[in-house]
Formats: sequence, C-alpha cells, structure tokens
Amino acid sequence: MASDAIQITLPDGTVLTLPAGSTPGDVAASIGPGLAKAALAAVIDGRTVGLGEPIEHDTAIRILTARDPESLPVLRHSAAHILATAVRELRPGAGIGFGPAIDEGFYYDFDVDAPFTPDDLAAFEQKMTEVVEADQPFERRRVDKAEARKLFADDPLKLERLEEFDDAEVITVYQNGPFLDLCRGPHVPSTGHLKHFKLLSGAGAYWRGDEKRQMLQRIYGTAFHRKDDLDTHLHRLEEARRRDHRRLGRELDLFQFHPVSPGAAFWTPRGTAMYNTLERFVRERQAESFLEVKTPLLYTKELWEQSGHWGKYRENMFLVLDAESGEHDMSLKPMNCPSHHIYYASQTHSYRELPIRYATLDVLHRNELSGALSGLTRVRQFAQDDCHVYLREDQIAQEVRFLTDFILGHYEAFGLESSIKFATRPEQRIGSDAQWDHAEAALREALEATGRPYEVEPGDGAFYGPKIDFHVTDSIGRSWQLGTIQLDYNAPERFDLNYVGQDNAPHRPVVIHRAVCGSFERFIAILIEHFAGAFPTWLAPEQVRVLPISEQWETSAREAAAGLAAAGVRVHVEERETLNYRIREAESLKIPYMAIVGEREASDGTVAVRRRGAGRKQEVMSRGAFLDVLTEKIRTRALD
RNA sequence: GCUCUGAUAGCUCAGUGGUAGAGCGCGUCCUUGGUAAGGACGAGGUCGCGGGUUCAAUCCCCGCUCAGAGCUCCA
Repeated sequence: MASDAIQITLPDGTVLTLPAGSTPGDVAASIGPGLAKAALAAVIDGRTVGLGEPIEHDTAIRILTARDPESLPVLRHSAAHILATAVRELRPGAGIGFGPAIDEGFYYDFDVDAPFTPDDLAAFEQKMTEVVEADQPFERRRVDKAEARKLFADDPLKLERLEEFDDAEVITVYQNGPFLDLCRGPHVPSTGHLKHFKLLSGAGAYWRGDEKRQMLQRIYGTAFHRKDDLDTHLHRLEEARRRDHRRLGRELDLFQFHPVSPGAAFWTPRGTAMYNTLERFVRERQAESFLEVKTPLLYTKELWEQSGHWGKYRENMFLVLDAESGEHDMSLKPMNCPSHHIYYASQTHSYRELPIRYATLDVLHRNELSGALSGLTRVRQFAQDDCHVYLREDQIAQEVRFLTDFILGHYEAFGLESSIKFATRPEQRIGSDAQWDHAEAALREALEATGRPYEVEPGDGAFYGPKIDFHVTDSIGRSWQLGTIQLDYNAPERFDLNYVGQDNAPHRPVVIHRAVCGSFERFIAILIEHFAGAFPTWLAPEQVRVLPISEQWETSAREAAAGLAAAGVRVHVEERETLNYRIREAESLKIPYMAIVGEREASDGTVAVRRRGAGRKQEVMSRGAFLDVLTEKIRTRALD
C-alpha cells in the first residue's frame, strides 16, 4: 500500500508533495490553472497516461499539452473512439474491433452487415462533430474479467480479446457518452478536445490481421491539434497523388501496363532510356569489386528443392510445364541465389579469393497475389541488382561495412535519405535455432561495427537468415524498402559450398545476399516520385529538346542536335506546331534543357538555352559551350 | 487471395433501357511563328469479356478479367 503522501518530481526539478492517489490532472491543477486547462495527458515512468489515472508512488511526471508530440497519438486514439461513438449511433448493430492511433492518424474496425459508403463516412463525420460538441468526458474504469464479460456481452470481438487477458490482469474500460470500449487508454479528458479531424477512406481489413478470419470494415481518419497541421497533412496527401509514379509514368510516357501481362511493365522508349541509364550506373559502380554473371531463367524443381524454395515459396513461383515429363516441374527463377551457388560450387575456391561477389541483373518472376500488385512498386516481373557474396566467417564485419557504404553511396547519388533496419528470425524459417543465434549475433555485431544508427524489426528476417534492410524516404516522407544485406549460413550447407583454407582443408563459406536498388522497377518508381518527374539531366529520358523558331532554321537546329547526339546526349528536334506550343510541351515533359534556334543563333552558331522551370530566362551560348555544360552535368551526375 | 469501388475514343472524363458525347492527343490544310495551348476541317468507339432479363442492354442482373483503396504478403 502506498504511503499517505507522494513526491512528484516535475521536469524542472521541482518536487510537489500530494496525497497518494492524486492524478496527473491534480498535478497540473496544482501547477496552475493555465496548465490544468491545456493538459491532455502525462508521461510517468516513460509511459503515457491519462489525466485521471491515480498515482500511487513517488515518481517524475511530465504533463503533456497540444505542444508535445506524444499527445498526438492520444488525441487520435480518442478520435477513433469518437468515430466508434458516431458509428454506433447511426448503425447500432455494428460490432467493434480495434481502433488505434497510427502514424498518420487513426482507424477503427467494425463488424457490419453492409460495407460503408462514402455517404456513410460523411454522415459519421457529421455525427462525430455532434459528439465533439457534446464534450463527453472520457471516463476510465478498472474492472475484473467477469464484469468485463458482462459489459461486452454483445460484442463478440471484444470478448475474444478479453479472453486473452490473465484472470488477475488489470482490465480497463473507457466510456464517453453512450460508448463503452475495452481499452488500455489513455485518452484526452473529453471529446471536446477533438477539433480538427477528417475521415479519409473505408476499406476491408481482416480481424486480427489474419486472412483466415472474417473481414471487418475499417474506417481511416486523421486528426491534429491545429488546423494548420491538418491542412498541411491533407495537402501532402494531394501532393502524393500529384507525384504518383503511376500517373507520372503515363504523363511522361515512361511505362505502361496491359491486361495481357498483369504485374509486368511495358517500358516505353523514354522509360527504357532511363532504365538503361540506371543500369549503366549500377554496372559502373560494381565494375571494380563485383563479378557480373548471367544465369538461366528457368530451372528444374530439383534446384528449388535443394534451395528450400519448393517447400516454402512454391506458391509464389511461376511453374512451367515440361513437355517431356508432362509435369510442372520447372520454374522461372524468382531469385538468383541458387544459380549463383551452383556456379560457385562448380569451381574450387581458395580462401585467398574470398570474398567473391557474383552480381546479376537478370529478370525475375514472382507470382504475387493479384491484390498485392501496385504500379512499379509491386510487380510480378522485375530485375534486381542482385549479388551474392561468398566469404569467410572472419570477413563478415568488414564485408558488411563495405556493402553498407556501397548501398548508402548509391542512395546519396540520387539525394535519397535512407534508414537502416535490422530484421531477425521469422516464424516461418529453415535452419536450427543455434544457427539463427549465431547468424543474428554475427550480423548484428557487424552492423554495430559500422557505427550507423538502426532500428530492430523482430521476426522480419528472410526465411534463411537475418537481414539488414535499407529503407529510403521519398521527398514527401514515405518510406520504402529497397536495399538489403542478408546473412545466410543455410545455403552453404544445402549447396555444399566450400573453399580451401590455409590448412589445405575444405571449409564452409558464409553467403551474403545483397541488393541495392531492390529492383529496378521499384527504384525507378521511387525516383519518379522523389524527383516528381523532373529528373536530373544525367538521368532524364530526353536531356535536350531543340526547337527551331520556324522551318527556316530547321537545318541549323538539326546540326546543333547532331553535335550533341554525337557526344552521347539524348536530344530530339521538335519541328511541329508553334514555338509556344512546343515550349509548353517540353515543359510538361520536364525536359531539362530547351535549345532554341532562330535567325540570330543560326547565323552565329549559338543556341538560346532555356532551363526547365526557368521561364523566359535564357542564356545564349555557343554550341560547344552548351555541350560542355551538358557533359559536365552528365559526367558528374549532378542533381541539378 | 479477401472486402469495397470502378472499367465508355490513344489520354482525362460526361452520358442514356431505343447501338453515344466533350476537352486534350492524332491526321489534313491554312498560318512561318522569339519563349507555356494560332485557326479550320477531319478520322477514331461491338461502351472490358462471357452469360442472363427484355421487343430492345453500353445502361438492369450474374460470372470472369483488369485496375484503384485497403487487408494479407513482399524487392
């Protein structure tokens, strides 16, 4: 039992003495009426708590107001309850699932007979406004399991969750107005605190995230303390739509899809030019330390049985009917690993050769679920910048450092910001626990040695080993997984890989799987969105568009273009329509440079250079000087 | 794969139980332009595919395919 008085330490070091069982609300009130009014929640022992939760022991406390970022999830969680309150008013039979705060807002899952329509969402939003105006207090109560069972007798989803609690565990419920929810909290003091919110979309979602369970109807929304923040967020969503690579891919004529091959891109001439440029860049960076090889696309099932994919991964593989056997006993490769292992094993390797790095840019096929496909970021046919490193145990740390620098250097070349995640053993895996212990420890140690910050993602590893994933953030803050470094002790066993050691005896190498772009398809999608289609000159599908002012100057314009093309510049002369029309078109296609040729330029061998987005500002320069500018930009891969 | 929504001209979209329309793009002609749409005329569509209801279906119903928002999965 706590003593009668407790000592509360404030962030500035002040110590308050209050009766045991006082709440953070009491603390705020004793500091001042202004804070009491502004307080939304508090942090005690590193945990966010509601203002009404009693404090039983001496502790440090920090009161949260709208200024503290930790209060935003509290507001959003309350917004989810307010949403549920509104839904229950309008659809009384709705079962309630979970309704948490998420990074961008909140959602709530409902079990209803008929899915929600956009009109329903508008009605819920209106009803939420009424709940907010009613300013219902959020009341927290502790109940025992038996009482909770009674309270949620009509809510089977809540009852299921309830049964997962230990009998002795503290169960809390929150009530606002008529709405009662099984909930750990915390919440803002009352519904009136929710001022700026919006419901965004409805969608199906499996109960407990399990595809074997029933599908609930999820409503997504977002909420902020300040109107400006909400507006900024909504504007950012609009910006994301504007930059969507699927939209820009069509507008800039880079790639397209056709129902005859779902999940596989048709690259247009412009898109192909960019794809090839990226490929050249990758090859150039790999030239020094990697050995590029090409391996078959089609393999017998024996290979996949040996690799373990036949058992764990077959539903994702495109099986091919073998005409002689009449069986589907061949498959297009979904990854390059086994073929690299086969090649490695075909020769005898000395410890002196290691590490050996085989790199392959071949096309891969994975039969993804139809619903998973999305633009270029999730496709069935793609090319990885794949590599497998064969190395000695004692080389792991050095190799991880090398690969990490190599990967991050690639992202930096495009001005992409990245973050690192360490992913550990998943539930579905091959290999013994001892192997996994060893692999995780080795990889983590190597990652630590790089000195770079990282997050841990438990259970997110590959089925054969732990991995380091590299995520990049695009210019509007979304994160995508691209690169990876995966440590594999399993494949060397399965493929009986060896090297001859200093002792003239065979030893097992370790395998590291590495990708940088992830896939060319996904990487290009990110580049499109990152640059909003305005690619740096070296990468742009068309680098210069030459515009003669009238037919008279076409010959001169073509000469100027030929000079650039001879130096490897991607250039096109556009002769149709009016000058204004062609300038508008070139700007729409986000071509980095326009070179305009009229009487003045034709007579003195110059071009009038107009930069993308620069409006009427232009610079007249000699053809040679313009070529120098371009070649320098392209050579240095300037980000413009 | 699951839930919901959609599919009409090359693109973006409107529209109707009696076999369709706009803007852009495309073609031809006129215009020969100095920095973000010059003008006129014209050609394009079994209204995603297959069934059903109906005198009649692009429209209503069912199935399928593809796409979008999510879920699950993932480079």
